[in-house]
Amino acid sequence: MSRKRQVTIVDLAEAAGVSIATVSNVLNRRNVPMSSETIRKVEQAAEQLGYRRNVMAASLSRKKSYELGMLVPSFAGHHGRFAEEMQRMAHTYGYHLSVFSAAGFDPEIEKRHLDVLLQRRVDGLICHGLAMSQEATRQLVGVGTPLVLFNAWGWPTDIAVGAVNLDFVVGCDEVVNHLYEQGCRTICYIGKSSLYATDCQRRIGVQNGLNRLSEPVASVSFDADSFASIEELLDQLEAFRAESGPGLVGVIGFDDVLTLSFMSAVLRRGYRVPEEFLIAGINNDPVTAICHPLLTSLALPADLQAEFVMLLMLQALEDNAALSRFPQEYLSKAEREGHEIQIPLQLVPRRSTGR
Amino acid sequence: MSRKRQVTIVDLAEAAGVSIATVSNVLNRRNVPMSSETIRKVEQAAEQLGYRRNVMAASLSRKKSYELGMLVPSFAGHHGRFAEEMQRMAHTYGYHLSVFSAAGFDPEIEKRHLDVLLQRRVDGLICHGLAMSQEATRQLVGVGTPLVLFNAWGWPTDIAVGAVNLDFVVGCDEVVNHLYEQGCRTICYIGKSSLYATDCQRRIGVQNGLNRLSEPVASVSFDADSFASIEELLDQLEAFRAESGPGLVGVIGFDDVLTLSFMSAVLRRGYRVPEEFLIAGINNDPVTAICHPLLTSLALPADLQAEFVMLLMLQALEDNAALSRFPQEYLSKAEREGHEIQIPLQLVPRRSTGR
DNA sequence: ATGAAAGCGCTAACAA
DNA sequence: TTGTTAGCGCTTTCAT
Repeated sequence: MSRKRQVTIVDLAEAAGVSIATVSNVLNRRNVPMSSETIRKVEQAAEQLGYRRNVMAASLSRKKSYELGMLVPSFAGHHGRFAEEMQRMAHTYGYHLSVFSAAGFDPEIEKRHLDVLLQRRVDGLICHGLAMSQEATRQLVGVGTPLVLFNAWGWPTDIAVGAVNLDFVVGCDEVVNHLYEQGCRTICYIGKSSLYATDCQRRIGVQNGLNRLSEPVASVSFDADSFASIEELLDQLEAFRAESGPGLVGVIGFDDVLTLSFMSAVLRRGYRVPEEFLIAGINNDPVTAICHPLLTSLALPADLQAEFVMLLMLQALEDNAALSRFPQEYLSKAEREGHEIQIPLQLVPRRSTGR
Repeated sequence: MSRKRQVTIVDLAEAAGVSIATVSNVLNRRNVPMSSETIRKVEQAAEQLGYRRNVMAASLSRKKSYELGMLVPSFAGHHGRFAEEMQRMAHTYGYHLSVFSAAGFDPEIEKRHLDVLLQRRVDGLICHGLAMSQEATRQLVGVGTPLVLFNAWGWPTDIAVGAVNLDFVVGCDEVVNHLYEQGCRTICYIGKSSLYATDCQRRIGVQNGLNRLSEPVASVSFDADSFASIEELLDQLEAFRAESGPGLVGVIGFDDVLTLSFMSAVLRRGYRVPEEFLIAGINNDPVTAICHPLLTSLALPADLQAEFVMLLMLQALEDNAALSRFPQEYLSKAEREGHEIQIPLQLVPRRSTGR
């Protein structure tokens, strides 16, 4: 708060020669009748004195803050983009969104941020699948502040009003199919066990994809976290390939960064991409566009996801005014899918998996 | 704000059989004498009823919010890391930091966020070198909320209490020197005119470095933004090289991503790195560690920068309690450098510029 | 069409 | 050691 005394509605009332109630009415454009003369006087006073509403006082009185709080595991990569999208979305529907990074998946920091947000009496909370124990979360959020989750799989529905999840299952399924269609008869998934929940989704998708293939293929999966270097992982893949016979090898990596480092290793070892190895990542990170060959990837539509998170939140907030501005198609999709909404991913084929 | 009525200190007072003033005293651990019995009763009541302080009410009454606001051009890359560091720093010194992305350098969004933050009566503002006009900024911030800038060069001192800038000038100077020592006799800088202010700093640094070399070298600079593709830029560089004679070519790119795409182009054209081209980026982005060859880069110490931003802020806030916890060395550096503090960058030599 | 007044939940003198 | 009370700046009901 600034040292200098701030201008209040009392000052405006004085300057305009009206009561504070009138000032409040004018400033909030409430639908009570008032003379245009009064409106002019008040607005002029506000302009001249440089009035700026104190939202703390307003929220306190109104018992609604029009502020939302959000927790992401980090500002890097997709989460950062998603957070930006959410801020834009929130603004569009009359809210303001404060974002906090839980610095990795640290439950301590997570708890602290949640606590502070609740102390600030945010109207709603938006969280990634939390690192905290469910018990702690339930207790923390139990007061009645609506919680919308994103990328949270298998969370009890009593704790959150809903979840909006990227559909890695269908996405990875499609990637497998794409690799198959490009001729791969050996398919490999490189996962990351340290990011368990999201890694699981990918694995399921890959498995589904493999099951649905018209002709069976050889398949393996590795956990990048259990190798000291990407080279060692490649050794293993080479060994597997030696057994399973020749033919094109298709590889799906946990995310674009991991995949890129794998692709570098492959190229360094003299293989050609996509003539021998076909490689696809996930995230559609900017790096996919600057590497060589350009990397096929799965795009995560942050804007769509943000849209549905906002939708669920407004429903929980019973903000019908805002809700009425949502396109009908979104409302029906939400209606159809219930408390867990799937956001379809988009395959972006590039040079690394052929043409 | 949640539907259900929240627990207030009135409830606690009732439950513990004391006055609200006493409750307030206990909860804020003020240094007024009180019986341990009272303390116990109040704390127990708070625990049982699940009390959570309403910081809006507290801030309103106290006329200080212990909240800081921050504006970054984006959550991606260095700014995201810096924002995380700032959130940690703020917490360490008893504040809470809300970060907003101005989505590129959009002055409109920037103004909106600033406005909201001021309406929230944040105690202080932390901003990147702003996109808004100085006039608009002056008017907006003129109310008395301290503003600390980061990566802002040449801003009038009446508007902000200070600036904490990454020292690209000295950093690029060092990179030039490094390339020279590794044997380069042709040196090229690839800039990005769309990010004018920070591009300028780099150019100055490169020039300084060139001037200080014991033996003159051939040098050029390009603006990546004025080429349709990185290939075309490389054409130009090849042409320049043809004129200036043979020898090792050293290249400094605006940031790691741009530099990486350049390096890919160079390799694709059959040159060897670092045997013919020595290449260095800026940012020490994670990609530097997964590309091939590993990319030399300039690390930007986000933690150090955050430390000094916080220092300047606490000074402006006259928060001597917090200030007293700062290490002496930081205080003296701040004292020495005045209202504009330079954060030294760190050269991280990797394979792309030799061994 | 405008105003008086009672809160919102908490802090900080000051009194007891 | 504890309690009373007057705000903080704004919203909102109810009179006028």
